[in-house]
Amino acid sequence: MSSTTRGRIDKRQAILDGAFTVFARQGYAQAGVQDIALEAGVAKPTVYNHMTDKATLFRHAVEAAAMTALDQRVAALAPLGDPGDDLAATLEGVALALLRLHTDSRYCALRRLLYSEITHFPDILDIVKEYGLDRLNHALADRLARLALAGRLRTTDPDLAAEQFLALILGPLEARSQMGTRQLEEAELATIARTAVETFARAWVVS
Amino acid sequence: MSSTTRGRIDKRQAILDGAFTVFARQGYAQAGVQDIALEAGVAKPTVYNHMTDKATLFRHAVEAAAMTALDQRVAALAPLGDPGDDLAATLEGVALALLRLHTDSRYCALRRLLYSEITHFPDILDIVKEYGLDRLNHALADRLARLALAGRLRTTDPDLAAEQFLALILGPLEARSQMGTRQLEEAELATIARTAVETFARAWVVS
Amino acid sequence: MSSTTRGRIDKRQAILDGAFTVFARQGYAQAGVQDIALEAGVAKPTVYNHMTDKATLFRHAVEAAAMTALDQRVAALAPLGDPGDDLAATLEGVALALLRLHTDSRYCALRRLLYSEITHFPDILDIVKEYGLDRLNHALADRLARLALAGRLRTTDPDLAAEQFLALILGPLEARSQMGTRQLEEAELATIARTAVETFARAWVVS
Amino acid sequence: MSSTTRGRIDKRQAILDGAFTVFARQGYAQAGVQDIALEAGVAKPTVYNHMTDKATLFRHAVEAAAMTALDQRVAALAPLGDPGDDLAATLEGVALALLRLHTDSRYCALRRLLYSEITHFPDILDIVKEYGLDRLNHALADRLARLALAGRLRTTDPDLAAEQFLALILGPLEARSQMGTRQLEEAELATIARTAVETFARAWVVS
DNA sequence: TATGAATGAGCCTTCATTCAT
DNA sequence: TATGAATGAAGGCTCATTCAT
Repeated sequence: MSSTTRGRIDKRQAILDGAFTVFARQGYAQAGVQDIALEAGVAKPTVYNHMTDKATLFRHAVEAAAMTALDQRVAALAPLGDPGDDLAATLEGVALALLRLHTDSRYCALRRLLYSEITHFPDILDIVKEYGLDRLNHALADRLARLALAGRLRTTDPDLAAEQFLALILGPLEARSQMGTRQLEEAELATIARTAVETFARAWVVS
Repeated sequence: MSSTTRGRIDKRQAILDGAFTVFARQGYAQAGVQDIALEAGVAKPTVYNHMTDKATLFRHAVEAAAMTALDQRVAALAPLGDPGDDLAATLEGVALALLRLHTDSRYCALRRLLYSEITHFPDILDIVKEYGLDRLNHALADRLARLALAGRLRTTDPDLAAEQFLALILGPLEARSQMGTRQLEEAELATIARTAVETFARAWVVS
Repeated sequence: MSSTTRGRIDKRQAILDGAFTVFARQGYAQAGVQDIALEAGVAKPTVYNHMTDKATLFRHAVEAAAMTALDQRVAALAPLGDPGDDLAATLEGVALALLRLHTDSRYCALRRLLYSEITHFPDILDIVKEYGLDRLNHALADRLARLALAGRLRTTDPDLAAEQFLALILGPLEARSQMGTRQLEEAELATIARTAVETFARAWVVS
Repeated sequence: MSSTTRGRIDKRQAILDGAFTVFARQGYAQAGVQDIALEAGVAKPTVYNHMTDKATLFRHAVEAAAMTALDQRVAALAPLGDPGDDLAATLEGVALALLRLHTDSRYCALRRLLYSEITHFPDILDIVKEYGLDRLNHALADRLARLALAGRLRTTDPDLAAEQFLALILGPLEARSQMGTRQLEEAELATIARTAVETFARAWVVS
């Protein structure tokens, strides 16, 4: 890979990163391409050399962010592959990991962007379907299905179980963090995780 | 109250309504004051005669919408004041009512607006605190506390119970409605309500 | 007519005039709407309040200029309505008047504009047909036809006669004025008029 | 001449040709150097390696086009060197040849370009003086002078005669072709030639 | 030499806001 | 009070031109 190619790729990445940063900070309409260029350390036309449009730039930036966000969250489910004896504790650990990821400011910004622009960018729905909560739900349901086969969970409906697990941790998070504006303390996150797993366990875990 | 005053008030209301409609449709930045004036059936300067700013207009429009939204949702909790014998059924009814309210397109638009502009309008936080989920949580917790006193629920923590109740119905709603873009069928809402109450009951209802 | 209406009309006229001036000086593409606004003594958005587009502005400005240009030139034909005894002298007078009009710098600019932009603004052709040389030819042919009926000209083809009359005065003008860049002295104009009429007379005038 | 030199010259010619093509199609300002490079089959910086400027490129392209245009038109005068018995017929032939050259689309485009940019490129005047109508007039006047010496034309003023000859053929052409936008049929060109020569003959030819 | 990539400057257009009536 | 008209400021996008290879 020649150094020029590297440079070009680097610049493209810098533009995408800068774009997300600025979009996250200012919203789509309020963000200026000028600002993005500045943030990325390039000149304005360079942005247009890589992306045809402000809209296209937005889509790509958001897609990239959504991708990495999904990857991280799916990775956080790993412990469920080898739960050990204390299933509740494992669930709590996973819940806490997810909570931490969901309080990341970049992720909060991503959610805000998706919410605000989903009406103007219909094709953002594709991104949501591809890298959104649904996908995490699926991955989690897979893990839970295995646990059900292993006799550790009620066997009925892993998709529903996953949905409720996520709802029980993310719902309170949303409410308490004031739509992502307040940073929650680690202790509070732990409380959310614990109470969520408690309720989840009563409904789904085989004791 | 003289007729001119009446007319003035009517006009103010028309402006606020039109503003919310347009903001909901286009977002804060993309909405033009011109559009709002058109929607309200007045001339542009008239808008400025009533509201100093586009920002102020936004705040007032959003606040009004949030107020009525909260009122409706609190009203939906009424059946819990007289639950009858089948508590689960009552909870399910309330859940369903809340789900219906939360699929209303104006309410979805309100949420979108709050999400997108919360970073630019710090004082929107006040609106959220005053008329947001917290308030509904409180109201619901009050009801649950009474049920706990009446021995129908575990007595520990009504706030937590309310939080989880709401999480169990709104979380899945969010996920399945694709951030409010898809309209869910009544049957699916009923399913969400039933499964949510089932899990909630296992954790909190005294059988 | 209220003073405000007057003011609006004045401003519109000022914009059209300014637009033509600037377009004439710089050409369509090189002319900035900014410059036009400055020339008209208004702010840039005011221009857009009156004309939707830079292109529309151009069309209207050009059309107005073409209209007045045609009016002036047709008016210059008036003496042919009452030629008197010395027809050649009358023709020379008309020729000279037309030559003077055609050396007007605004008219030269108009021709330049029409030439340069006719490929980009296909509907400019309509303006040319409506207010261009054809029209002058027609009007002149009418006059010549009457003279023919009166036995002062050969009767064959007034349209052709008009065409050649105009060609004999405008052709040399074009050539000698270096495409309108050089201002010709009155004496030279007179020479052109005289020689043109001489040749024209040999072919068409009944001696 | 080495092959690389050949290639270089070829490339230069390709650039000049492409430039004229694009300038003719889009006008000076609307033509992009990018477009020109594309048309010439080279990369954009290559254009700058051969020509310092867009302006310089324009001047050279226009000059080349004007040169070949003048050559063709002067060549069309050749029959006047040996007019034969029927001078009128010879004149008509020359007139027709000139008319055909003047309806060529590249030549029309050249005229359009000269007209539009003559105000912005003062040195284009030099091109006009060097290769423009004046030169054709001169060449034609030379031929006519010889004919005058030979007693076939009135002897007074060959320059004027040439001027009127050209005016009588080019003026009607301009008018009828709607500034070069309409293609005239061969028959109409012949009519123009015939009527022009008729009138010219009455004034200048010794019968 | 020829080119892919980058840039500084500029332009058309829009919008929130204010005057004058 | 309500409105037609005007404006200052800003933003998206393009282009001629130049590096660096």
